[in-house]
Amino acid sequence: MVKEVDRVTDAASGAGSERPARGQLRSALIAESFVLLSETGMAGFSVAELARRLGVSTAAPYRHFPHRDALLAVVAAQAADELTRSIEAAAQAAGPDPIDRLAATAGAYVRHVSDRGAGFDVIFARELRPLRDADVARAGRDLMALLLDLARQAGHADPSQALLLLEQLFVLAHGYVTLDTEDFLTRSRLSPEDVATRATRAATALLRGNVT
Amino acid sequence: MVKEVDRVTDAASGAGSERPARGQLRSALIAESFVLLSETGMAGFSVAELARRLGVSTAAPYRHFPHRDALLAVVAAQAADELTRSIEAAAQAAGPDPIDRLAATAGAYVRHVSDRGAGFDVIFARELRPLRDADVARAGRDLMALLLDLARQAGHADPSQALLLLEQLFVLAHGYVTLDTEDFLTRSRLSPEDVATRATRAATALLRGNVT
DNA sequence: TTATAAAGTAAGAGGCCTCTTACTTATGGT
DNA sequence: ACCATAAGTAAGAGGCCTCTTACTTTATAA
Repeated sequence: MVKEVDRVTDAASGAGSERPARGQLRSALIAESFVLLSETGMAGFSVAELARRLGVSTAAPYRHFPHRDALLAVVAAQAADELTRSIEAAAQAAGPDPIDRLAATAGAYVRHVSDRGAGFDVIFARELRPLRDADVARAGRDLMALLLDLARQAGHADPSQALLLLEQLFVLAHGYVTLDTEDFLTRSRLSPEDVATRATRAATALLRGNVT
Repeated sequence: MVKEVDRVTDAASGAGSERPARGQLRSALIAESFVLLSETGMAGFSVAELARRLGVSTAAPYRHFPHRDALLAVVAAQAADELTRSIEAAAQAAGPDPIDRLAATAGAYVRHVSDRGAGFDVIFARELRPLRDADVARAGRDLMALLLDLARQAGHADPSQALLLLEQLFVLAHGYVTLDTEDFLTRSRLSPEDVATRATRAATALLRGNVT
């Protein structure tokens, strides 16, 4: 009979996989992409699976994105932006010691990616390279400027040396994320907070070792 | 008549290695797996592609392995064994300083995986867990004993602390490998030697920072 | 109220994969 | 020389994927 009652008219209901209201599929796809990525990584990402989780047909996503990679590119741009903000905030929140600040940026990277599922692997994925737009590039430049400045404050005035330091730092951070999502660090995945803590500690050691 | 000439030409024009002599397919599959893994990583690994490269039908591999994962499991066991040997040799070859020796083990991991394509991701792949045999377990135990001993010599007597140190070290090493194979460190992949050098330098810094 | 455009669906083509079945071919022991 | 057997092949079932086409539903503005 009357079933208009179950029209919830939700604006931004829980990030869960409830079927989005008509017209809200585009943003729901992006949101669910983060969930799927955090569960399976890039390997398990598929538009069909996304559609299934949102309770729409597998053709529906193609009303909003011309192809799979176009969706992933939007996700990558948003991930780059989020990450930049998280890292900036962490640098601000950390104490004044430049080493602490840099270590906090690595920890923030790990915490954020562990939580959201999209890190360097998505942002710089090979197949997305042709689609990479100004958003990602700008977020990348902003982030790099911030990090180089922090490295300079930590005593690495030479930019090429600073770049190597940052490389070490984010290789370490990325390593923590990937090995954690593959259950290599422990029997099951650590919480984002726990893996971030380990990464921050390691980053601090790495930075101290470099200063000498 | 002309047939034999055709066959030779066809085999030689195959995109991959030379077609193995009859009866040599099993070992050829294993060898080619390392090549394929080093080119594409686990994501691009497929039995069909292997068969194509070796110029045999896609059914042929199933004469030698009951299923894809059984082949991968053999590759993983061999990779674990090779890696253990490489790392042991590097520890021997390095100078007497325990920090140098530990850093050399991380560098050896990176060099070897960068060259051969099979590292922790293959050895500890989730889907291979049910098939993991005694070989991998033994190689893993031997390696861990060696590393713990090196860590003890480097001043980390407490085994649980030593484990954390080793975790940091191999997370860093694994990070270098994965980010290099995804062309993140530079525009194109570094040579195994170059990426190993960078990793060794980073490992040394990490270890120095921990000792303090 | 109704026309229109946007949003979603059903069905399917075509790709690549794993693995099976039934067949053919080559080799080595007798 | 023969033939049992191991090794390889052709063909295809069945799965999951991306993306297309033609259709239906729904919201909204005239």
